[in-house]
Amino acid sequence: MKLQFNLEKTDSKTKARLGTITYNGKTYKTPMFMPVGTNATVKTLAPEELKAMNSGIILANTYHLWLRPGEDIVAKAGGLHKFMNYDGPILTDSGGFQVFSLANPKDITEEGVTFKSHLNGDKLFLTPEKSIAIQNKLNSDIAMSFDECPPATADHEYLKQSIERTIRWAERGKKVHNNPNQMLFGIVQGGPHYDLRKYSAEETVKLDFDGYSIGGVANDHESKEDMYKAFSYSTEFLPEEKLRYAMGIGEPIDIIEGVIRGIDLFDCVSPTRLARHGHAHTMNGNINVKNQKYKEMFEPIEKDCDCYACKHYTLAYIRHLIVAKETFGARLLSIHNINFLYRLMTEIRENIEKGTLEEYRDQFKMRFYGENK
RNA sequence: GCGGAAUUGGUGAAGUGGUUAACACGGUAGAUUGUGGCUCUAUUAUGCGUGGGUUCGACUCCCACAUUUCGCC
Repeated sequence: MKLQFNLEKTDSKTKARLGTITYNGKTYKTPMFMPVGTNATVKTLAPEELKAMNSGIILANTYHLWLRPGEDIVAKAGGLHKFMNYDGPILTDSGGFQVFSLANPKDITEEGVTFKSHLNGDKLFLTPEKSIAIQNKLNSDIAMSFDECPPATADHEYLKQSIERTIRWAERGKKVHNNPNQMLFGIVQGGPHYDLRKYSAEETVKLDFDGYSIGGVANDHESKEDMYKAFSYSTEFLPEEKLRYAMGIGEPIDIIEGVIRGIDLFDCVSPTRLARHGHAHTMNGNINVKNQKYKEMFEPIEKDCDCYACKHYTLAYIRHLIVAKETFGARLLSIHNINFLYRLMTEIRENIEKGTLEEYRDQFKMRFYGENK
């Protein structure tokens, strides 16, 4: 049962799109935010808790699952869905990002990448073929091509060579991909450069993937301006009828700006990582729940939020849990933050429907970041 | 009662005459964008038990007192 995407509407004023994903008898709406569950679990949350928030696609990571427990064990379990008890769609990252955060540039060759395991220092070698083979076995619904993920600030010449190699790797991966139920996405790179994004997108599209990712964003202190350029310069050359996915993007304003530039999918560790560090998203900006001023705040994080944490618990209690390093605190904040992004996506979709997305963006910016930001 | 030792921040403590009192934990704030539940950054004692004294200068030396602690009767 391969996931299906249908483009339903394109905004007349912006490049924003409304669409639906059909999967396993259910329909999900795009633009969509996808929480990250690196080790086949969205940290601290049960699948039931995600589903209670009407979750859609969630992520898992090829690199992590390859090292532990190993793709064969997941396959023996009956694939990722059965292994982790999630019957919604699952996307796997190729491991490209992790590998490059652990490898030196000199360890990157045409054949693949040599790097050290973050678990025990073992010398490892990953290739496009290996990444796809692992993802085939994991049996996720959307697999990513194995790409090089250079920083956006890398120089033009390096980026050009890197893109050419990533395209060759995409082709190699596609050649060995053999899971008929699994989509395979190509990845567009090129930093903030128009010519490179155009080249990367056009060459990747020629290989005809099921969808396209925009990579190399939000990874190296790049400016927001450069990030948004990367969005625009990439989507301009991508086919209308296929999904577009901005990898690693999750700051609320970046999601809105991404949608405006024609992106359908976003994933980010931020809601759960921020939660573990005691931060909560609110429509009026992020708050640090650990702050002393919440010590006696016997009110929910957000009064009009319908999440489990806000319906049953107070800031004072959640603050206590976070300060005492109790995992229930991280869990409540994770629920709230993920639900916040789901609420954000709902509002975004409503405003695309109404044709008021840019006004919404301006209002949101004012409310979330304040006038000075 | 006699004798010895000790007393530095919220905590554990370093410092034995010379500018702004080390370090760690904790606290307070901040960072975190295809997740190493990791981590990083800033900040946190106008003062060294109390009161005198010596000295150009004292947490550091001297005296008294207080408190704690150990030993002896």
